[in-house]
Amino acid sequence: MTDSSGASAKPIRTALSGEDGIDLAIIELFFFAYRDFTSDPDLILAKYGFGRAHHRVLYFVNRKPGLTVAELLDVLKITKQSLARVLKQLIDSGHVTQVQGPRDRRQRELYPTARGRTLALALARPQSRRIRAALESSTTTEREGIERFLKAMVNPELRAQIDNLPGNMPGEDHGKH
Amino acid sequence: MTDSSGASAKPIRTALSGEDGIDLAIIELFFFAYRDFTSDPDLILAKYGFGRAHHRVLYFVNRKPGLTVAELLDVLKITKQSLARVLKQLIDSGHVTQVQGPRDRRQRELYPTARGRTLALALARPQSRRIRAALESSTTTEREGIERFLKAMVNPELRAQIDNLPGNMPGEDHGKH
DNA sequence: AAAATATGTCAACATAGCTGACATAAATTT
DNA sequence: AAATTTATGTCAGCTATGTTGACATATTTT
Repeated sequence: MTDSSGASAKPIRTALSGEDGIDLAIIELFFFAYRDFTSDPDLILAKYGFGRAHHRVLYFVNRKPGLTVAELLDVLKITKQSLARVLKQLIDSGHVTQVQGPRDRRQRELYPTARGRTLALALARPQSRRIRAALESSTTTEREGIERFLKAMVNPELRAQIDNLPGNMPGEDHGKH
Repeated sequence: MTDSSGASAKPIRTALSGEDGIDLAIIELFFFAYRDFTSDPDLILAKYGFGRAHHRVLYFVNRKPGLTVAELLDVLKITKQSLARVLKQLIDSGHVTQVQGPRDRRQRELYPTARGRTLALALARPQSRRIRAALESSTTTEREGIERFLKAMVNPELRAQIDNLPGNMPGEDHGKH
């Protein structure tokens, strides 16, 4: 009986740890760090009946005012039906406005309202505070190392999306070779 | 008419950017980096009909074999009802086994099976590969800076959870003051 | 005039979280 | 010994956020 179907099987009692050449330290730090990083804005969003989906939309609309629905779908990597729901709520609540595209009148340019800008800032503030605290004892060089690392964790094809946001330097590779 | 009810409002055309003293660079790098970091295992999990929830359970069961249901709930910060579903599937598929607790027979100790260990490794491999590539041109000091940063991003109360995992140094604070 | 594009919308579905209520067995306290 | 607390499981129903597929509309491009 090799028991391929499931049921019970011998328990492995040894812990998975670094020996397998796997960087568990950073894998789990990333998990915990991201979880807490998102928990700050979650508390604020709950007051508005919003979730993380709303946060992401609001963030990018503020970060690149006037982006079209198609562009937004491209950054978020979700379907238009998913976006439709949260976007409608953000428009109805007066956080985002649509403006007909000037060249192509089929396009809807998305802009934050004053209210939307205020909320976006309120959401970013605790995250930024957490980052500042975490970098407190870091040198400028260390900060550069952290930024380079995070950027290198992103799929190369998608790095352009980051560079295309206002105020970001286009692709400095920082590679040493 | 102050239009507190929503409808339309003046669009803000200026982009949200660093001036507000907010660290947008790292906020968005973190978002994109984590998104791509989780996309690697997602592809593998899909083949088994599993999702991220299964991944997290499988990960920690492998990382700390013999942990109880209560301990697992504590790391994952979800409800037992949420856990029940995914755990049942992992047990039925023969990736995880339960063993009655030796001291307290109410407790169920959770262990990976050989199959569960194999899958956990398969999931960790691409993530570790991505990390290795991202650290490729980093010095040991830079890596330390990155680890310290990620750890500092975690809520202090929860840092103990990380330290309690096998092979992790207990709370080196690394602070300079 | 026809085709392609940008967007919206309807309907149905899946996953993974949640709350609340109740059940059971085992351990602990009184 | 009885009562209580604890560890876990389970039923039922709800919500948020994602998915697919099909179809509608206005507009631009060919």
